[in-house]
Amino acid sequence: MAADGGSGRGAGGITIHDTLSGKRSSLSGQGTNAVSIYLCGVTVYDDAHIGHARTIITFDVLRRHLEGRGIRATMVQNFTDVDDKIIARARDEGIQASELGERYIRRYHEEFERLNVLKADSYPRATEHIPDIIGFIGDLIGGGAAYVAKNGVYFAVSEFAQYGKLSGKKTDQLRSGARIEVDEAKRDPLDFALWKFDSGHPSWDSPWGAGRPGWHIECSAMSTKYLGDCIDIHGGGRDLIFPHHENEIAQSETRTGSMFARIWMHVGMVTIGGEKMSKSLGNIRSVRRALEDWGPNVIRLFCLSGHYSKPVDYSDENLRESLARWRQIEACHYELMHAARNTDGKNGGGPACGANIPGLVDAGDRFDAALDDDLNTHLAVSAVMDVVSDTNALAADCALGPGRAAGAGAELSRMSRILGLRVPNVDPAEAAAIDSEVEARNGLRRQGRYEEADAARDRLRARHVELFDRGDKTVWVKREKIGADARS
RNA sequence: GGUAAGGUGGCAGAACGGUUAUGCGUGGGCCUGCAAAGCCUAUACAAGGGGGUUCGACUCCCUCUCUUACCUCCA
Repeated sequence: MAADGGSGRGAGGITIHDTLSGKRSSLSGQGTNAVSIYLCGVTVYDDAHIGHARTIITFDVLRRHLEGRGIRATMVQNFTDVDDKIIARARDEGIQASELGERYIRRYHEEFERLNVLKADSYPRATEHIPDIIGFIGDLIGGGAAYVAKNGVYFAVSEFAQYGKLSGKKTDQLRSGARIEVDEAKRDPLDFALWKFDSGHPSWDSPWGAGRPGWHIECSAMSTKYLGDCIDIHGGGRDLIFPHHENEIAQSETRTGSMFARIWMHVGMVTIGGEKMSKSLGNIRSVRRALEDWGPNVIRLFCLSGHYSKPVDYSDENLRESLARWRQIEACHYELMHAARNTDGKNGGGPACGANIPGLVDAGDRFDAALDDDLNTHLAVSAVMDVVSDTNALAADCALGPGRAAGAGAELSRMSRILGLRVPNVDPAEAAAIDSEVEARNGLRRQGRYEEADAARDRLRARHVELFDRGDKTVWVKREKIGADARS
């Protein structure tokens, strides 16, 4: 069946770049209102870093946008909890591999909840799907595409004629490269392990001998179990294209004889000074640390600042730009809040109609269109900033009344929800306390007691409350605490 | 060496065969009791080099060059 006739961009059509075909592929062109997504998650032997966060936040926004368009997205994200590095690290710490995995899974959930990432529908773990994995391997052996050797069960790459189609590599080129460690028992240096024989811990019985699964097989087995033989979108970082995703295709398509994923979506690397963040370079920035330094909203804006497929540099300058944006969005949120309760109608009231903010409807449309167009988050953020700066400008002119505020507020919160941005709540008691201090200060100002009024302003500022004086009225903003702000 | 993705103003970054976003930074001005926020304005008509197609290219084609990633575990 031909994917599309080339139009592919009708009203409401969402397109995503597919690594395999090298082209945009239409999602809603398939006439579907439900989409399945499988995202390769993390190996749980250490804390998650910003690179993981970028991939996961990208898919989080994709999912929120699909749902905003009325498309139900089912998302499955795995945890790789059996692996050589996990075993080595657990041995170093003198604990069980399962205990180590448990710890980092718990920490993962804490951190990504703070990043306001929606929960996946399920988080399958390799160790909880050993029977599925064994069944999958059994099918491959039965079909003649896998064989038992001295050290394990291997997939025979020669049995899958299309091997290399995702990464654009040719098998003979890969063989001539021959950097792969030579296992004499393998028929072909390209063959990869489905099952590794090992009687140590952890290990499971299998028809071929005790051991543990190889890395690639878990994703094939688990995605098939939860999402079926063919998933709509399979994603991960660009560094997974080869060999991980290439091998998944080989396993899955050999088993079923049909297409494994309609769209392969890959997220670019996060770099430090232009180099990939990686263990070996020792330039890892953990999510935990980034949350302390910048908080969830700035991290999200940073991760969404460029196109997802391109690299993005984790530099102070880039983070500061995201921070500046966040401060404007935050201020806008409070302007709208104050305007909404300002019911005397003096400040430019009017009906609750979005058109009252110049360009508001247009900005909403541009926001949606940008995300439809291969998830162009940069342009989507620009549309948000247009609404924010228009709103803030009207507020500064005392022209933002309750009607306009309601229109802009609804649109801004819709867009914020899709991007996963969230102004921290201020509890009503604190808000009331701030109101009365602000009122007291304005009393002092009216009497010309400016030194006392400035002292009151300083006291509020120490609690991260900033004031904007508008004639006889004052708007206050409770600033999110950003660690990096403290160190100039 | 092979494969892939890229080279746009001080920085970040889009779109588009003709009209060059937007944000940040920086300078100047306005507003303010002073600030903050906001506004105006300047920096800015920028596209790695060279060919080609075209009436016209940042945008399409070729070539060279440079960068990054992958080819071993990696989001």
